[in-house]
Parts: sequence; structure tokens; C-alpha cells
Amino acid sequence: MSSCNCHQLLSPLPLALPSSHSPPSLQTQPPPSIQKPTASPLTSKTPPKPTSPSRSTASWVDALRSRTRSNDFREAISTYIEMTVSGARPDNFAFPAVLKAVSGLQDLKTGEQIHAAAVKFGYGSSSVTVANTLVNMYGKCGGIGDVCKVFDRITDRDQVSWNSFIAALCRFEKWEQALEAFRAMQMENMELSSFTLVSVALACSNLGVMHGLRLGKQLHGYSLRVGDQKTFTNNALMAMYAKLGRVDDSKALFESFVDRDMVSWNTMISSFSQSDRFSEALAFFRLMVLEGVELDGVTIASVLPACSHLERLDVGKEIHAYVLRNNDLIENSFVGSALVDMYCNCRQVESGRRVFDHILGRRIELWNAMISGYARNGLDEKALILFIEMIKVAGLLPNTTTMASVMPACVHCEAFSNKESIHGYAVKLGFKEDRYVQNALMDMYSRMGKMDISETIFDSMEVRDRVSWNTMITGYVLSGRYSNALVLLHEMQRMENTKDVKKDDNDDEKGGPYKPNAITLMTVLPGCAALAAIAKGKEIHAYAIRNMLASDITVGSALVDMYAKCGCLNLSRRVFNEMPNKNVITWNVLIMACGMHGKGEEALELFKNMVAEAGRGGEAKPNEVTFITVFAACSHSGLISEGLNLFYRMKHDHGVEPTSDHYACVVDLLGRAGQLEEAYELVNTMPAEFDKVGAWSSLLGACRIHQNVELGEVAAKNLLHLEPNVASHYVLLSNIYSSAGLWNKAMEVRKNMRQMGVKKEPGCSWIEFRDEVHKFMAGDVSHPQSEQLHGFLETLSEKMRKEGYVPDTSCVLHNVDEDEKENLLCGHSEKLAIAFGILNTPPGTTIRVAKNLRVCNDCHAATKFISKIMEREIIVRDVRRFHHFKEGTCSCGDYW
DNA sequence: CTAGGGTTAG
Repeated sequence: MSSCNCHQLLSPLPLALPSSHSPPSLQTQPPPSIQKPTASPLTSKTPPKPTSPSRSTASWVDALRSRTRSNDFREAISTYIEMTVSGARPDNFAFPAVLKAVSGLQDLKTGEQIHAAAVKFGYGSSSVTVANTLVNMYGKCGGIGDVCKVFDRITDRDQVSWNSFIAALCRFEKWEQALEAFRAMQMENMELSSFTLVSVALACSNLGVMHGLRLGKQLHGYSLRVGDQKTFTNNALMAMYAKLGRVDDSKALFESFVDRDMVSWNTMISSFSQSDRFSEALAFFRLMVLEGVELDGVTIASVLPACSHLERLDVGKEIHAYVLRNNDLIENSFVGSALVDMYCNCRQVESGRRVFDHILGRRIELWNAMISGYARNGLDEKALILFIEMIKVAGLLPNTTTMASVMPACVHCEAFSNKESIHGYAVKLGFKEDRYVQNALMDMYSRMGKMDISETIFDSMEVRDRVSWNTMITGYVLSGRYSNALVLLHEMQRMENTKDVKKDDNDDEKGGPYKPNAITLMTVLPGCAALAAIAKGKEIHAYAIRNMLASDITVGSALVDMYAKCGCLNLSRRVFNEMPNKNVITWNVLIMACGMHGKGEEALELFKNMVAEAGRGGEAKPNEVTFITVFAACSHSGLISEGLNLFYRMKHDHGVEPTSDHYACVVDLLGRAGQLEEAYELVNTMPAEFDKVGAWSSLLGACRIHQNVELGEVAAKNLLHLEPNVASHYVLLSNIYSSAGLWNKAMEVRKNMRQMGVKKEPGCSWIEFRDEVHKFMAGDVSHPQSEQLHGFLETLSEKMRKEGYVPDTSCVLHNVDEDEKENLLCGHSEKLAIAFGILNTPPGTTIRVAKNLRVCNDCHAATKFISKIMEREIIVRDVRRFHHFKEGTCSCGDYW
């Protein structure tokens, strides 16, 4: 599936990336852990080189400072040692310089010794400059306790002391404390500098919209008032806005100042990527390249997720090529994982694996990307094998992401039978409270059909995010509990509206964790479709428009499907026409919709348009599913030769290989039209390795329509050999027998069915009324209006007889007398739902009913009469298609 | 004394 909607934003490829650039100095610095000495240089046994004793402190300090400045931290520390050994007294310039070097190396031990020396020489707290660098040093390589201890002892704190303290608190993610310190700083009437703003902005962005945005806006206002236009300040403010979901404010700020640097661009690109605005991320990346701004690893790691989500393999590959041309980039571990993710999300798992294999120091995040890549592509065994390899061979301990990535593979992998064990493993690792792990667990249990466990986890969660809600909703939809899904969506929206946000902060784009997003809507819409709950569906449509989610391809396609399945083909078409971007799925959904509504010609017309647009470089070209939808449409509209022609030409003209599903459709096409022999012939010409279940059941269904006992027996025999446990096969055969009056044979089929332990799914119909979906089972007496409904159907039955209605009892399996059969027919769920609709809605209202199985012959005949007598349009959607009853006729030609 | 990047739901 391609969900790209950025064609117009990107100019034609290639991107014209510069072929090389000088590496940024930060990137060439090896990670501190490699450089970390095993023993502190201060306690080293090897004596320092003899030096000239006559050197002055000032000359030592000059050397020391210049080494620190050029990032030669090791040399700087050596110089310091030589200096002390030579007897020169370090002063309040020497200590800051050497402490900076220590910070660069994250060498706490040396730092502590220098701290002691500083105290010894009288600079412990009396020199603000030294104390400030101590705060910094502990902030970078010590603990929060040391930071506070040093800071507390400074008697005459200056602005830098506060800035360093706040920055250190941020390093330890003590966001509230950072804000507290900021307030204390203001109480002491300290001036704020851009350093202050940057740190406080970072704290704000991590405090969430509720607690951070107000202050963040004030910081921005302050920077404007004092004319602070430093690039650093603006970058930090941009990042703050983006993190708080104000991407547009971030963008406006970006556009408002001139001294933009690489970080400004990187911030914008990652902000777009993180708020699902992938096309804008790519567009900004393009602009950045065009303006000749240097790119670094962060640029690449920020833009690749956009390529990944938009499935722009072409752009992704080009970026990969750029990475290969600039060797230092692949050393950035983020780039490696982003590349793996991009390839896997574009279904190029093997390419992803090659990237993975070529990276040497594999960090856990890289393993995670590869594992989730395998899992996402259904390569569950490979995901599990890699997971084991990571633990056993690479000796890495899984983190919460690893667990969340591997769990979907466990769920789908049949060879992995004891699925609960992964839950136990996660608990053992101490991840029980982790949101990601809990989300993955909920997904696992709902796919295992254990919704109760998912519910327990969901209820027990301390913090739920959007994914938690979406996972639960998906779980309900997957297990057919559509009403629960809708209730949960409602709850989610309620949480969104009641969140404790000040009035003027209520216009945030990203919203809190409870705000439904595109995925929420696209998961819940099939629920509306299944329930034929059009009122709810419209409500969701309105919500999508209000929240700018309607232009999303997945939401749009789900809306097209929902309207069609609720019986509103016109609305379905309108949504389709208004969609700015479409993909294969969008087209397939509408073609299918036309087919279900008996508009075969329109379906073919759409197919032709699709092919024509694909020829002009349009969004989508027909795939396997397209042909299935087209054949189904032809079948329902009796367009035999059109369907057959396409079937014979699909490979040659469109490059789509016929599958067993296509055969099943074409068998249905022929069979439904009464060409049973030809249909049978087609089944027999199917390649041997093809699964014939679909084809045989199409043929059996056709034999039921055309009452062909002989061929029906052949089809049923083959079918029951392949699938002895499917109730509908038995039911069809039994119905064929009873229509032909062969009651004994029908009874025998039923007996076989019982002996095989196969149970027929109970018939069930439902109808949306006011805010609820009312459900009726066959023979249902539990509905509050049950008595009324049965009474109504009885009097209606009288009137129908006068109009010429003759009950068709062929679908009643029980061998009871005819009167009894008629009673049973009256209890059919679709009749009950229709009666409910008539009794509860004003005259003339169209009645929309949905049923889980196919409408039975008798109900079909009866509904024609009902539509005429009651002067109602009645739309019944069964498992295959729509029946539009109007003035005594039905739009379909399948029943008589 | 300061900013930007990798995972989960479809």
C-alpha cells in the first residue's frame, strides 16, 4: 500500500544532494566511553614528563585553555597534571579549563579530585567561576546530588551559576525543579540570558501542553522584547513549540529569523516527522538541500522516518546513497536504525537486513529496528530468531522497545505456541509498568481473543497514550465487538474535551494523549460499517473534517467504505471524489461498493478510469484485489462477458497473475448467471496447487440459486472434503435438497453436520436507531418490543397473503409441518429488524438493516411485499451485497 | 552554561 501524498510538494527527483561535505567536528568525536581511562590520570603511577620549573602559572594556564578549547581534553588534563607537579599553583582560570576537559571526557573520578584540589587551593566556593564549572562538571558526569551540593555552597551566585544549575537539572530530566530554579533566579532579580531561555524552554517542552506552554510562550515573548535573536535561542523555542504540538508556531518562528543554521532545519524536519506531517518534512528537507545547508546525521535521521511513512523508497534510497558517499554519517547509530526502518517499512526487508549486517557496533536500537521490521512484514520467525540472537549472541538485554517490537511476531507466529510466556518474560525484565510493553500486550491478548485480559491491562494502566486507546478499539473491532469500540471512542473523545487545559491553550494541534487521530478513525470506521451505524459514521466524518483528518488517505478510504456499507453509495462516491489523494485501496473500496450496490457498469467505468489515470502516472494501478472487486461487481450485475474478458487479459494487460480467489470470483460470475457447466469446467481447469475452497463454494452457491442438485452434490462433496467444519457448506447443500423436496436428504445433511460437531452461526440482524444499534437473533424474544414485533409481523403476513405472498419454506432445516415452518420464518432476524424499523420510525423513512448471513429466500420475497404494503424503501445489507427494496421489487436478481 | 535524531496502534 502506498500512502504517499507528497508528489506535489517534491520536485522531480533526483534530489541533487551535494556529493560530500566536511564532517562536523562533533561527529568525529568518539563516544566518551571509549576514551574513558581505567584509572584517573591523577593517581597514575607513571610520573609526568619533567618540565621546566621556571614556567609561570599564566603560561601553564594559556596552554591548558587552548587545549580545552580545541577539544584536546586528554592533553588538557595532562597539562594540568604537569602544572601541579611542576609546583605551579592552579588559579581560578586553570580550574574552569581543566574541569571543562573533564566534562568532555565524562571522567567523574578526575573531576572529583580536581574538585578537592580546588577546595584545597581556596576556590571551592569562593570563586564563582570555578564553582560554576564544578556545577557543570557534575551535571555532565556526576549525580544530581553533587550538583545541588556545589550550587548550594555558592554564596554570590551570578547568572552563569543559575544557568549552569538549570541546565544540569535538565540533564537529569528534573523538569519541575528546573522551573523552580528558574523562578528562584527571577526572585533574585537575575537577568536572563539566551542560555537561560534555552534551558527553560527545554524544560517547558518536557512538561507537556498543560504545564509548559504558557511559560514557553512567555519566554518567546521575552526573547522578542529584549531582542534576543540568537540562533540558539530561536532553535530552542522552535523545538519547544514543536514538542508541545505547536508545529505551526514552530514553523512561523523558523520563517521569522534570518540566521537559520543546520539545527534550525533539523528541528523543523523532525518536528514535522514527529507530528505525522511527513510530506512537509520531506518538502523542508528538499528546501534545505536546495539552499545548500550542510546536512548531518541528525538531518538524515529526521528525514528518513518521513520517507518510511510515506513509503518513498525512491527518496530513501537516494538518501542512503548520500550516506554511503559520506562515510562518517553511517557511524551515527541513529542513521543506521532509521535506514533499516525505512527499508523495512517500504517492504524491502532484505535491503534493511543488508544495512543491518554492514553496521559494526550494533546498538540495541538497531536490533529493535530490524526486529520490528521483520515483524511488520510478517516474517515472524525471522523476528524471533533475531531476538534470540540479540540476547544469546550479542549479549544485549532487551529493552521495552525490543519487547514491544517482538511481541507482534510472537502473536502471529504459529510455531510460537505459548504466547503468554512472553508476558512473563516482560514482567521478569521489570517492564510490567511500561506503556509500550502494555500496549503490545493488549494487542497480543486481543488478537488471541482474550479481550478480558486486554481490558484488565488497559484498566490498570497508570498512563495511557493514544496507542493504548487505539489498540483497545482495534481489539474490539477485530473481535466483532463493534459497539464496545464505539463506546471507547466516545470515552476517548470525552477525555479529550475534559482535559484540564486553560482556555487559550485549547487550540493545540497535536492534542493530548486522548485525541483521536487518523489511526483511531480508520480502525473504528469499519466498526460503523459493520453495524451499518450511519449516524455514528457521519459523526466521525464530521470529526475528521474538523480535525483535518479527512484528507488522510486511510481515513478517506475507510469513509468511502463506511458510507457504501451503510447503504449510501452517493455519499461514498462524494467522499471519493473530494479526496485529494487516493491509493489502490481507495479505488478498490469504491469499485467494491458499486458492485455491492448492483452498479456493475459504474464499477467497470471506475476500473477504466483507474487504469487510464495509472497510465498518466496517477496514484494507483490495479492490483490483485482490484480484480476481485471488479469480478464481484460483474457477477452481481450479470456482466458475464466483460468479467470473463478481464479475467483472461488481467495478466497480459495489467501484469496481475490470477490467484485462486480470482477463480472463485469467476466461477461465481458464471454460476450466478446460470452457466453452471462452464463454471464447473473452470474449477476443473484450475492449476493443481491452487486452493479450490473458494471456487467450490461459489459453485455450490450457484447450484443453490439455480436449484441444481446434481452439480451441487459434486461441489459439496469436494468442498466438505476440504473443509468439513464449515456450517454454511452443509446449510447450502441442505437447502438445495429441501428446495427440490428431497426432505430426507436434507435431513441427512443436517445429521452429518451435527455428527461433525459443526454449528451454524445463528442468524443475526441489526438496525441503527437513535444512538444505539438494536440487534435481533432468529426467534429472538429478548427485545423489549418483542411481543409487539411478532404481533405486527402476523397481521402484516395476512395482508401480504392477500397481495399474493406465498411463504418459501425451503430454507427451514427442521422437518416440521408447514404451519410451524411459517412461524419459524416470522422469527427470522431480518424480519424482526425490519418490523422494528417500521414501528419506530415515521412513515416514509428509509429502513436500513444489516445481516450477518445471506438473506433467506423467504425473507427476500417477503420484504418485497413489505416495501410495497408499508410504502417504505428498505435496504438490507447481507454478508455479500445490498438489497434495495422499493415498491415491491428488489435491486438484486438473485432470488425468485 | 545552550538546541535537533531511532521503537508500539493500521
